Amino acid sequence: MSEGVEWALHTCANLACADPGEAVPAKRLAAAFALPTAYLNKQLQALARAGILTSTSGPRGGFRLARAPGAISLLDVVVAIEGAEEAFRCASILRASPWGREGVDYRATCAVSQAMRRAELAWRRELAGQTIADIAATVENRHPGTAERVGGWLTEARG
Amino acid sequence: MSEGVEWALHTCANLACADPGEAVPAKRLAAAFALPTAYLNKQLQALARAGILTSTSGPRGGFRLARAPGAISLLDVVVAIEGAEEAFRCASILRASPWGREGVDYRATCAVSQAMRRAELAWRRELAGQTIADIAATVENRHPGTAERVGGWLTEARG
DNA sequence: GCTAATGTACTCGGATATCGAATGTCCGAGTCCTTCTGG
DNA sequence: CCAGAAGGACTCGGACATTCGATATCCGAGTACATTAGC
Repeated sequence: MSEGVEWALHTCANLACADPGEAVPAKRLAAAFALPTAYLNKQLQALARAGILTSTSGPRGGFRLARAPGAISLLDVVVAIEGAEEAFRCASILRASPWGREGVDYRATCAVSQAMRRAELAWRRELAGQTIADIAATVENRHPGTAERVGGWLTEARG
Repeated sequence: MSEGVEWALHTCANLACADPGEAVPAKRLAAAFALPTAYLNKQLQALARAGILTSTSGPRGGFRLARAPGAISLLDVVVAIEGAEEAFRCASILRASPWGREGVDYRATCAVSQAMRRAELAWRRELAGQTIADIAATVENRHPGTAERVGGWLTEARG
């Protein structure tokens, strides 16, 4: 799995702590984890295209969450970065077998494909059940005051 | 996910239909799905290293299942090909943050890492619950006689 | 003093290199069968 | 006719190219603010 997924999840969690009225530049978001700014920017663009973030150009511009943290599931973020197609993609190799038929959609009927799809659905269901708000709540519960501190750090040192 | 996983799963399912006393060469296994022989051989070697298959050199040599199909889970096959490390690997980027501590194992405590790990465990649990025998049984149930036919095809045209 | 236009700095956005891993291919090591020769 | 040895063919096993996507970087487009000139 792409490393950008981890960056995106942590960055979204950070943005959940920031003031919704203030946009945070990619430069600042990258500095939070000592990440390369330009590449993180690329991931943020993907999140923006997916409708998870909104972007603003110019001075006092940057990124902010497009909707409430509780309405952003981990699956949303993963799909935005990794793409919608499932990890195991059936190539229908059964069709090339001597006992394979032509007019059959092996992607749907092949037993192997079905088993893998079932596993992947379990994975997606687990991810869809967790939101950015849940992550933030867990952290806040373990280390009270973190959200306040992070939110302040993200918007400090602003012209 | 690597395409070799699909090849490995289908090939194991085929071997489950073959006579356990007869080894099937990689060439024949590849011909079953019109796959490149040399590359499939590479995957079969990985399965042999993982203890899923046993290999025999020389004439009348080839591969066969190392244990009963019911004792080979889909997870075993996937791990043999893809490797044991999980798809989402926490890089502990929290350590680089201004509020990060040095002596903390973020791979275990980070909320993001935990959430992703939980999803991946669900995926693995689903894969571990299905065996090659289950796949073979499903196919045989839908298309009776397939196992017999496949098994015969694999060992026919043998000196 | 107020307004409007202009310049400037800051930010996103996409186009452009670089690197590693998956993909694909090849030849050598080992083994078993067959065959031939000698008794 | 039988036994043993040598040859050959078949198969796995790992070493060697190639292609594709993830990684990393840079420069241009657009915007808001500050400044300045004019009324």
